[in-house]
Amino acid sequence: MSVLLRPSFFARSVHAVAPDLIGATLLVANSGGIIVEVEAYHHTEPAAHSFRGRTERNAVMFGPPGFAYVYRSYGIHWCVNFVCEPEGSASAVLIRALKPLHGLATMRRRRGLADVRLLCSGPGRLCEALAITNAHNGLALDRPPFRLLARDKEVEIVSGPRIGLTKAIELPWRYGLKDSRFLSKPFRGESEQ
DNA sequence: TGCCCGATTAACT
DNA sequence: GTTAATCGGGCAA
Repeated sequence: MSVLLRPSFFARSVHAVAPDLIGATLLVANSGGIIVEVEAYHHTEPAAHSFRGRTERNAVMFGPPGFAYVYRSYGIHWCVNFVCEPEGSASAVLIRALKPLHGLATMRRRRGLADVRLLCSGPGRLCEALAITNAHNGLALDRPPFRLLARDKEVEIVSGPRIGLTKAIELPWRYGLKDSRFLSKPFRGESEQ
């Protein structure tokens, strides 16, 4: 039995929300799966898009929690974040990998014959599989086409440094489902939640 | 205005 | 292991 995540779920510190998203189910229309990897970003830290203040691109991060912030990465890929904390704090959780469960045929077609293991294992891959684009930027996470279901059992969570950064690389703000085959990269060491 | 770099990925050697 | 694809933001001039 699955419980829909309410906006109040996101009205907390990004450091509480990020690990709580591991094991939750993300659906966009009829495609999606279980979240197995996320990263937390906070505006007080230089790797965050919001660190240098509000711009046209990151404006959603400065709004209320419970909305999607979608940005273009390297000019090529889309990446999706969930905005956290009270309005104006400018923090968000980057969704980095899913275990594909729903709409597999549709996601395979969008990704072009991808091996299920690579279908949603990375922030750009997952957005391509779920057809998330800038059209989803600023949409509420508790309304269609989004559907977010809380995890219904306990999970083992590991954490470690975030991926692909040159700034604030020491912060262990990447969270994952322990031993998942669908992580974008394995976690080293075994730091538990 | 122009230049450099990035919360990435796939296709190379 | 390296590199190209491609574009918004930050910063120097």
